[in-house]
Amino acid sequence: MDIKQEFLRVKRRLFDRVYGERLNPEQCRAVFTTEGPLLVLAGAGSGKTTVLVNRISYIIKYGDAYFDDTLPDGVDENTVEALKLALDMPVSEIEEILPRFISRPCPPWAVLAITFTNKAAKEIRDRLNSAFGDGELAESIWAGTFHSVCLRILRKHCERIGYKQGFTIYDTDDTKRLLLQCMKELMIDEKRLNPKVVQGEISRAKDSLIYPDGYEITRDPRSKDIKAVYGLYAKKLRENNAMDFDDIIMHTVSLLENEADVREYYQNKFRYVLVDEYQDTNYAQFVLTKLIADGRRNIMVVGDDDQSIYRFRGATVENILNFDKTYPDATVVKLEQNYRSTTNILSAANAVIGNNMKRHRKKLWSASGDGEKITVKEASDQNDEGRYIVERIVGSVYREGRKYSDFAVLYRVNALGRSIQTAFTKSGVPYKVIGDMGFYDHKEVKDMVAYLSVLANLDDNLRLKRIINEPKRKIGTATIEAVEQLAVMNGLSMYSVMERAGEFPLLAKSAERLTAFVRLMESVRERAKLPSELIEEVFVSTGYRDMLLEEDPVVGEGRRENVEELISAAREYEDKMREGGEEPTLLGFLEEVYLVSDVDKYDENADAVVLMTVHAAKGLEFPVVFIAGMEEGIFPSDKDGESEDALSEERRLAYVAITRAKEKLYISYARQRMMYGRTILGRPSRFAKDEIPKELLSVDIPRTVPPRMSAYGHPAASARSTVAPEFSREMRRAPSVTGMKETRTRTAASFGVEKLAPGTRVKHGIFGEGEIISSRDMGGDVLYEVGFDSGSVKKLMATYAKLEKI
DNA sequence: AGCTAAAATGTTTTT
DNA sequence: CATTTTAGCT
Repeated sequence: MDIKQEFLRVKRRLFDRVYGERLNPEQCRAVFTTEGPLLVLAGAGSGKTTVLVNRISYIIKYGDAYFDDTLPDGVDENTVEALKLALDMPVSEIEEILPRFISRPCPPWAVLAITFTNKAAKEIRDRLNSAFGDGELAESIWAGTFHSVCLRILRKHCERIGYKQGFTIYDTDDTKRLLLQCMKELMIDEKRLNPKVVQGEISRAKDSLIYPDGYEITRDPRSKDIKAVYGLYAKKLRENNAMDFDDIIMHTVSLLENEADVREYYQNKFRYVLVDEYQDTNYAQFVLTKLIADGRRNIMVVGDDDQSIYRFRGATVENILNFDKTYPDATVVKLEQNYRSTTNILSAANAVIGNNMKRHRKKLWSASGDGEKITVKEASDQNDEGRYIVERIVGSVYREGRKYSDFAVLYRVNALGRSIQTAFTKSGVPYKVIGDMGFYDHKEVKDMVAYLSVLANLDDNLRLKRIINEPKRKIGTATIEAVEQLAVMNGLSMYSVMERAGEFPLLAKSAERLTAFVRLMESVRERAKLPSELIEEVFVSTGYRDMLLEEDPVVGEGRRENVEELISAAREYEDKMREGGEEPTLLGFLEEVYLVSDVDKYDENADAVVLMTVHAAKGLEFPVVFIAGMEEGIFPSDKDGESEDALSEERRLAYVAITRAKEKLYISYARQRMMYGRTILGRPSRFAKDEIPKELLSVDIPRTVPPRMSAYGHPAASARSTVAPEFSREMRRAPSVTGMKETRTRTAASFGVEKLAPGTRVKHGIFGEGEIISSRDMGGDVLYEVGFDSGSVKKLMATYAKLEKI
């Protein structure tokens, strides 16, 4: 008997048993193939994260053991016999034995996992944490977004590329301000050249690693100006010791390209590189991962070309489509079994995406049953749509015992979220909106952050200008301009000019006020160290708080609360760092502010319906999903032209939206919609109307009388025409059982709601206790007017509000 | 300098 | 429509 062959055979069978218990054969292959380039085409819901986590923990525990075909020292016949016995043992025992025969585990710090969101990175760390029961181990893995990983590298080596420690990150808003400044300086009329175009062009250039010098002047006369702006903008960023989002990637690439020792250090350090959501990487990110992984060539990328939805941000699907050309020796694994959705939902998704050309052919399948049909709802307008969604959710919570957190409402554009929010607010159903205006967008929060930025980076002229006269310190535009000019002339930062204001005759009149500001900043710095203390100190000693309280007491109070929230966010950050055994720093906190998005903070445990864009929903899943605003022109959007590429991207977006649903999917559209102050007529989206097979759909009967005019301007046969004319006659006769029943039985009585008389004391989940002022029957429901003890009076629908008699 | 009131302007999607 | 920018006034 050949001991070596026998050992290898038994070893693999043992691994197959351990991992086969929780993974399918393809997933196992993705886990075990650690050496060399690996492309994992992971369809929606195919257990991608599970594979990533298992692969990392496999690597840390066993290195490349599965495909390692050497015989470890000390393995003899007895060992092989012992291992054979282990084959029949429970998996947990095999897992205990296995490491003893494995010679090459991999230290966790040698693993780099790049994810798309901080949330995904955190999930990986958490799951590794519970797998190993060792927080430190999970922490020493580098897991994060492209931006956070790059930032970590840049903080260490930024001097090499001409940046000072403590450099600032500029968000889109800062970028815009700075660009406008550049254009003004170059005397480029923003009427003639839209700053947004410039911003987009520069961003795309950076995504493609094109520097100002290399920016090509084309026949387009604007390109000359854009190049000039780009050059000045880049110069100003450096002067301010600041980077925009794109710089974070671009500068890391140039660091690694130009500094051989740094490059080699990381190439050596990272034995295994894993990249999630590879279909959404841009050229710069492609180069970056290639650079880092070129040392060991152990690069694994996971993605789904059908879910590439960030073209507008420079993502190129080609990265994933051509992976096997970049790495000809790449192993390709396809994950096509979906563990998330019912067959009906998957069939719809497959049908829609099937209309796209240019993709890796694959077909998702699911072992779960057909499930419910997809419900399509034609609403008369956006309010009707909102009410419908709320009503369905409430009904489902009552009848099926679902939790609010089981539901998600997705839409193409944030603007659509407003009308839906209104419906939720009226009903009292708890909900959470992800994205749109985050609280970091509030002026007072931005101001506080600007103060912190200046404290961390005195070269940051942009942010300095933001706060120099906020609150008012009698430093006017004339003075600021003078300081700015002196700074340019003397090669100094504005801050240092202000520090020495007395030396400049030009500033004679304002010198006292300028140095007072500098003294103020210095005193803040002396008195506080931690981010939370710094904010508190800034808030009080700059007089910002008093300013807020002096203005509108209601508005001011809200703003003060926002600042308080920022302070507690800082405290949270500090606690988190201390827990991880790290030192909380101002820079660290600022990074968090800029890089941690709203979705990252989404908490699936809070019992609330979640509202967000389809983009934000990527990577998430929900038992019940509503896709709202499924209208031509909105979804698919016509904002980016009607080109095939644009439409394909919209279709992928629809695919992402559909595949978020596990059990039940609703699609709704409004016949007319108020947007930007005018009413527009809508037609159902082709994705719903033409591309999803009819047999998967059930069309819902409108709950309200449709408006006199149909979408096409024909008089609708109002009362009788209860079904969208766009859907086939045959379907009208046979609406799904659920569709019929739910609509018909939706009365107050069926929800077990009794009509409460005025004067009754009631309790509400959110508003607290109060007294019923009036009650009125409304379409099988009861509308109450309730005066709450807090002093507010609300109008509430009985079925929605869940009032409790007390 | 700083306020108010009128006018303009814009809304994909995001790290 | 809603917010932001600007002009004009004090």
